[in-house]
Amino acid sequence: MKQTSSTSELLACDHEAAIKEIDRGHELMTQLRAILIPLLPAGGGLTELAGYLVEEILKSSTMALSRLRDGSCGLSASSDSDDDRRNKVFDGKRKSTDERERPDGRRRRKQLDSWPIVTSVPHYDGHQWRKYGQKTINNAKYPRSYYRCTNSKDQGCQATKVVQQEDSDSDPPKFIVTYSMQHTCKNVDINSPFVVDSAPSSTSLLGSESEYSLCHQPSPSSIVTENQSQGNSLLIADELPTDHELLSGLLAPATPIGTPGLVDEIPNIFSPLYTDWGMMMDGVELTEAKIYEKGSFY
DNA sequence: GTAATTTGACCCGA
DNA sequence: TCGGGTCAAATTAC
Repeated sequence: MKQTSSTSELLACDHEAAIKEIDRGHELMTQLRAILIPLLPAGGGLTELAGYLVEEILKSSTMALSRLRDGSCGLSASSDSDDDRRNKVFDGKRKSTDERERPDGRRRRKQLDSWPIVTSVPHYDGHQWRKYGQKTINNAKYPRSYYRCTNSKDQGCQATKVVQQEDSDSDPPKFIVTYSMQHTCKNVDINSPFVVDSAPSSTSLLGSESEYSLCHQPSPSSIVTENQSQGNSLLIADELPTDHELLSGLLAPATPIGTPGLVDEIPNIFSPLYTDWGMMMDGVELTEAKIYEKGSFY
């Protein structure tokens, strides 16, 4: 039988198909979560359970995708874990500067403990981020933006993320978000609202960009915007779409969305159970629609 | 005045 | 040597 000769091809094909399917499932689950969570009663155990289950599903799919893309599912010649690979790099002749003191006090390059995800909503991740740099990348159509947790100073949280829009002009645009280091900061107000920050194009020489993010706010008065200096509009929780609007997809991009007062209806999904919410909070088609109208992403 | 963003410079690592 | 990650002064917004 000729099946032996094509076995590897079939496996590779299945591998790609599996990635696609999991990816799609992940996107659908994020959208389902956005619809489901606001519908549940605030503060109820059911809400927490639902949120937990959704997050676990998303975490599983993220892990599965990561492993499939790494080739660590068995198809790859290497079966090293992420940590194994990191150790190979940093135990080599070149020692990571993470392990050395720097006399000038500059922050050392981080390469440990990072995990990439692909998402259409790079800032919708439940954490507050402050942009600290932007670079044009060789052979990349779009600049790369660097963010660190806003609690990096006061709480010493070392979480960072790098957002790079994919070159392909897909609709919606896809972003590779590489998170580094786990959040060690504490968000104390677990009943705080969603805050989605929308930002139109800047006049950067690097090209126009806009940003938005879903933030977990210590208090409504401490909203952090990614592009505050550009005088951007802010989408806060009470501007989030209703479930009907989410489902119908009829929201006009330039039209104010949602119903006032939704903040109070947002359930407590940011309890300590959800401290890892950051990398999980992906897309909501509705907010994307609004952003697209304002200009290019990122 | 304070806080966030921008952006050129600096530095590390491949 | 060069690409990419981070710093920090300048700028901007509130």
